[in-house]
Amino acid sequence: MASSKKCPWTREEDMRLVNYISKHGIWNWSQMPKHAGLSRTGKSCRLRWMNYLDPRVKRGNYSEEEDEIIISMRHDGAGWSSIAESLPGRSDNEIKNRWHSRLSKRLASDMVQIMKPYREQIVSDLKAMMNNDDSLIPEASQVEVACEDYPLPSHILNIGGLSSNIAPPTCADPHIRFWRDPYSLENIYDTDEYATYAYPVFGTPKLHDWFRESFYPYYQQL
DNA sequence: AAACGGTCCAACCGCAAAAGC
DNA sequence: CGCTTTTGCGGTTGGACCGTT
Repeated sequence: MASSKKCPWTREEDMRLVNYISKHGIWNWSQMPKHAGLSRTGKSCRLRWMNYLDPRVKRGNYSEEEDEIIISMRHDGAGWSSIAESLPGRSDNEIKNRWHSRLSKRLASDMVQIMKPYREQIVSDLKAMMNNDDSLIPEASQVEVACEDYPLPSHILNIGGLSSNIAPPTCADPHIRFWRDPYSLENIYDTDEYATYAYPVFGTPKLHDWFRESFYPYYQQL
């Protein structure tokens, strides 16, 4: 059991845990598996209970309303657990999965359509921002190596006077996370379906905030 | 029918905060 | 206090499943 491989819970293990908790309640996760006759860690038991076995857990499809709550709270910076508090029956893990598997993609594709009319304005705003504030330009170390996954048209790399030898980060770069964020600039595709012309400023908090503020009102109007 | 690739969910891990001693 | 243990959170990933080639 203690291998690094994933080890799905069996029906028997589930029954042992459910029976134990219904008899004795939850008193100490780390001690419980021993008393319940389970070769699992307390953490594993807790996770299994919270995400699956607890009878309050709601299974099945998400409603539009639930999705909207997730999107809205996520925008406001809420953590998974606090979103879960607003959605009775949904666990933080489940909400996180929902976000990554569906909502972030849906939001991204919505955004492509929504932002298209504002493209010229965004580019000019970006240029103005970058000319006025050097801090928006990332450290060279953040953008060392080109990323084949995100080829960019050459003109993108020249925005705001940036040198054309500034290249996208590798996929291993932690800042790549920025690309997965549906509020990020990656979703403003140009006509070639390549990623954003604003690429060189990826990951800078100030720009990120600015973009969230700029985009979200348009999304709300849908 | 088999191979392949993408998607999604369950379960893992590391880390930090909270609680207990 | 300070150390240890427990709990909770968020990021990540293994693998089942499904559609496509």
